[in-house]
Amino acid sequence: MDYEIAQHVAEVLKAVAHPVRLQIIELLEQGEMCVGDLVKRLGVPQAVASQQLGLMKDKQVLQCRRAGTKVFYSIKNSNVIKLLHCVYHHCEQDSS
Amino acid sequence: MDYEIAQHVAEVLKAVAHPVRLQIIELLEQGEMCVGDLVKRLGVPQAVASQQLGLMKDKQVLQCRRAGTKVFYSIKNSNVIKLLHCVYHHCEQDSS
DNA sequence: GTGTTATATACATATATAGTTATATAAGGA
DNA sequence: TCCTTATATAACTATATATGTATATAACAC
Repeated sequence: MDYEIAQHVAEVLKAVAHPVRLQIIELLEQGEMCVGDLVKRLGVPQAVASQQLGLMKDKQVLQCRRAGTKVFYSIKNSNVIKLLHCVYHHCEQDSS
Repeated sequence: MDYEIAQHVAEVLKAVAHPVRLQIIELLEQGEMCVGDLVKRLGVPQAVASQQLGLMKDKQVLQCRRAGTKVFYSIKNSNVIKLLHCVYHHCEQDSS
């Protein structure tokens, strides 16, 4: 793996390596959800949710569509789900 | 997934989300390697390699043993390998 | 002990990320 | 138009991470 590829991989990992972002992805696994509902489920300030959603959208992890005043986010790159399932597995066996 | 678990998962992901660290893990997939050899293969300053190795050791990703003046590092948590294979797969299909 | 090789750490600086508060924008209804 | 709801952005502070240079430590040979 050359350095440039490693950089790209690192970007993908960093895009999800944050507790709120992980929780967002888990919620969106079940399908799209609007920002307001995500905020309620996450229990974080609206600005925090919006910032993290925007970040993951920029990095092509999520996509969104507007419906009236609401914006619905969903997972764009479904491989992140597979990736996270691997991580969950990793953590189950990891008592550290 | 509650916040504390998400924090732990995020820690694991952050531990590998760095180009040099990813390259180190890939090299160590084939077995243990001493710092000097890693430095040669990576083409980074010795201090950089040592810092990244120490970081991953602290986070339980790697382990090391000393043999004389050399220190051999190896992968402690083999799940990171599975994890990275998922990421590689993710990136192959991801043209972003 | 000294010298040499191998590795780790300290320190400084630059950059990135996180979190808070306030404000701006976008869309729809009265 | 004005008001309300929903979401995004800006500005700021705090903290974390990254990188380079220099130095310290550890183990061994002599």
